[in-house]
This record gives sequence, structure tokens and C-alpha cells, in this order.
Amino acid sequence: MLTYSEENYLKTIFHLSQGQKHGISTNAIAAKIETKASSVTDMIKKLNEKKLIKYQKYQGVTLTSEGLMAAKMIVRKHRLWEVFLVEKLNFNWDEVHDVAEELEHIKSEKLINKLDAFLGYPTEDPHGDPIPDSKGDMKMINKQLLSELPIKKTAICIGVKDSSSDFLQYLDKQKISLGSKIEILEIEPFDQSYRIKINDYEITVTKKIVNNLFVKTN
Amino acid sequence: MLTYSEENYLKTIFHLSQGQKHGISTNAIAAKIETKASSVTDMIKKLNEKKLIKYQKYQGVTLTSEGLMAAKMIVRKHRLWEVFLVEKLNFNWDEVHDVAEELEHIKSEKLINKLDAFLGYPTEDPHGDPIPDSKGDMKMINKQLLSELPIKKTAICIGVKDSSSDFLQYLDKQKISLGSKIEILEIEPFDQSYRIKINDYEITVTKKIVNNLFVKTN
DNA sequence: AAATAAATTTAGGCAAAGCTAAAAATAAAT
DNA sequence: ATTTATTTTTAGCTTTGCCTAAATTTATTT
Repeated sequence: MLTYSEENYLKTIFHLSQGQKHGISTNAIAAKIETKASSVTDMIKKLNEKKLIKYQKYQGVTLTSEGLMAAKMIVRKHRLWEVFLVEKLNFNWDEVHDVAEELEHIKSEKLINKLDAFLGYPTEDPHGDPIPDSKGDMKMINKQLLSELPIKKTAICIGVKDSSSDFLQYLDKQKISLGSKIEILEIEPFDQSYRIKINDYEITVTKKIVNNLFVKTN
Repeated sequence: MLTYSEENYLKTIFHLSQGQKHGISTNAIAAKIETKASSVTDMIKKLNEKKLIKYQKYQGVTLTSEGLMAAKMIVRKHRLWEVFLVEKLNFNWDEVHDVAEELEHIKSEKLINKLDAFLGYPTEDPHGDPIPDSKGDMKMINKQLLSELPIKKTAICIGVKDSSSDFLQYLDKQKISLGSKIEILEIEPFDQSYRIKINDYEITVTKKIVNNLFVKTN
């Protein structure tokens, strides 16, 4: 049985490992968890003892298959609860993260599987991130940044890279949400601003915006 | 902000205080929480410091109005989550307690009020216990033990005194649930067994059963 | 009213998870 | 290839919440 804190470390290592081939550094974990490097070292030793991570002094850590599965189950819970909060309790997508951060630690397999069924076995959370199923499998979404989309090619908004409240609220204000039809009309060479079409109306946004929106074509 | 453990103590003191005019003893708390008396004393001092309970050495404790409100909010969360588990996720009423025990500690007022709305502002949990509203008010149910009900008077089953799994499962087996119409037909003087009518069929039960079922008359 | 029993509190410790400050290892720069 | 800087680890301390064992207070007997 994992403690609250152990679960947070596993989850963090999982997130930091995405698209990373080498081990995760002590400092990277400390920064993400907002704790001190020495505390991370302590926990790393503990997780290593429990064979949830592979660890060599000074060499960073990687999840073992057991640790990976545990991490995925936490992510599964987090994202299912987010779906619940948005779809059933009408939270906005920028309000759910902190609450889900607590709910993800509730220990009951029965609960999470029943919740999954209640929600209709969703495969993505409200930010467009994939939800691992009860075996840990998650369908990888064919996503790209809006900034990488060719001009005049239409796509569908499927997620965000930065999921800070500020950004999510900005998107709400601009009426950009998951499923919006989106297309780059032109890029202004002078200031790198983007003229884009959302569903049926046009707006101008900065490069920072298009660099943080995920889309999929067709 | 209260810790997980502080919340459990407050909740326990609240439950033990029901229908009690004098203070709650250290040992009573220890027994309910399944911890040692010395640990209880430690926590009592802490809660006293925080003005959540009134405490004089060796004299037991009572909740202050602040402590009472905090306790009610925890009970509110516990019972709302129980309703959710039973009504939305199809748990049986004997399976919900342990999970609700964890869920009750999730800290978000917004969450609990939205959950309340989602469930349609229920006033009772699946065991027939009243749910405090967001101000802490709970409608007192006019309930009595089935054993106190006069013979041949019909009543409605509205709750249980003992909410152990064993008892709840027994009730399921006997098809006794909240809302069942119930009536004592006769009491066998020889062995104190009760012949009772549930909805439309008759069964015989022991004294222990009628001592643990709450009913209300019309 | 003593004496015994039971309940409660104190004193001293332990494990988890954090911290600071100092030491050690690795990486970067001259 | 040293020196300097950065990263990581170690050592030792803190708090929370629990524990055991001993001391103290209250309750119950005789």
C-alpha cells in the first residue's frame, strides 16, 4: 500500500518521464513537487527499496514496470475524477485540477471502476489528456501543436500543453474549447501574431497561444 | 485548516455526543477510533488549543460551537458521498462506509455543494441518517426502534442503529430496506422472537434485529 | 476512611516526511 | 587539467500522530 506522498512522487516521475529517454533528476522532481532536493533523495531511496523505481546514486531515476503501473493508476484516477467534476458537477475545466489532486488518492479499486462505468468509459479528460484503462493502457492521441499545423488546414482542438488556470480561462474567454474547429488563416511576419478561425469567427492571437494548443487533423 | 486526524476526532466526538449531556471520556474516544488513551489525550490538547473542544483535565470533552460546526461539515460530506455511492455508482449500502470515510476528508466547499446539488439536496443518507445542510442544520427524524413500536401498528423502516456489514447484509437477505412497510405481528414469550411483516410477507426475527432497526410511524 | 481498581495524563520514543547546512560527486569553464 | 559551479547526498533536527510504561487522579469497594 502506497502513502499519499509516495503516490505523488510516482505520478510526478511518470509525468517527467514522458518523451524522455534518460533518468529523471532529483532537482527536476524537487522543482515539480515544490520540495527540497534532500527530501527527494530520501523518498527516492524509499521507492527504490520498494522496487518502484530504478535508482543509482547521482544518476537519476526511472520507473520500474511495477512503478509505472502504479503511476498510471494514479493518473487514471486523477483524470476520471476530472471528467466527473466537469461533466457531472459542472466545474469549469480550469477549476478541477486541485480537487482531482486530492481525489486521486482515494484507495478503492471498486470505486474507480464504478466511476469509470458511470462516466461511460471516457478515453480523455477535460484537457484532452488520455485516461489509462483499468489495465493501464491508454490510447495515444495523434496530436500536434497548433503552431505546427500548416496554414489553411483545418483541425480540431483536442487539448492544451499548459493547463494553468490563466490559460484555460483565456481560452474560455475566446470561446475555444475541446472540439472547436480551428484553422490558421495567416501569420503576420512583423510580430508573429496569428490570425486564426475558431468555429466560424476569426480572432488574432500571439505565438504563445498557438504553442500551447494541441490539435488533431481530421 | 484541519488535518485528517483532527477531523476524525471531531467526527467521533460528535457521534459519541448524540443524546449525551455530559462530556465524552478519553476512553470512549479511544475505543471508537481504535487508538490508545494516551494518543487521545495528545489530540485532545491540540483540539483544545484550537478552541474546537472544551476540555478540563480528567473531565472529558465537549465540542465548542466551532467544533460542532466543523464536525457537522464532515458528517455532511460523509453522508453525501454515501448517497452518491449508492444512488449513482450502485454500491450496496453495506459497502459505502469505508470509502466515504476517505472521501469525507476531501477539502473543497465548492465540491461538496455541487455534489449536494447533483444529488438533489438529499436529507438522509442510505442508512436513514440525516444529512446536515450547508449551514449545519439537519432535520431531526422522528424515529424509534422497532422494538419500541406497539404490536400491530404499521411503520416505515427509516434506518439502522448498528450499521455493520453483517447486519446490513442480513437485512438485504431478508429484503428489508429503507422505506419497507413494517409491522410487529406478535412476540413469542418463550424465546423473545418477533413475528414481523415486511411489506407483504411474514418472517420471524430475533430481539437483536428489532433492537437495531429504526422506524417511523406514518 | 482506607485500600484497591479504573481512567487519565505524563514522559520518553518511534516512523514518516519534511527542512537546513555541510560534504561529496559530477559537470562546466578556464 | 585544474578550478569553479552545480547537483546530489548525508547528517542531524522538526512536527505530526502514534506508541509503551509509569505516574497521577478519580471512582469504587470493603
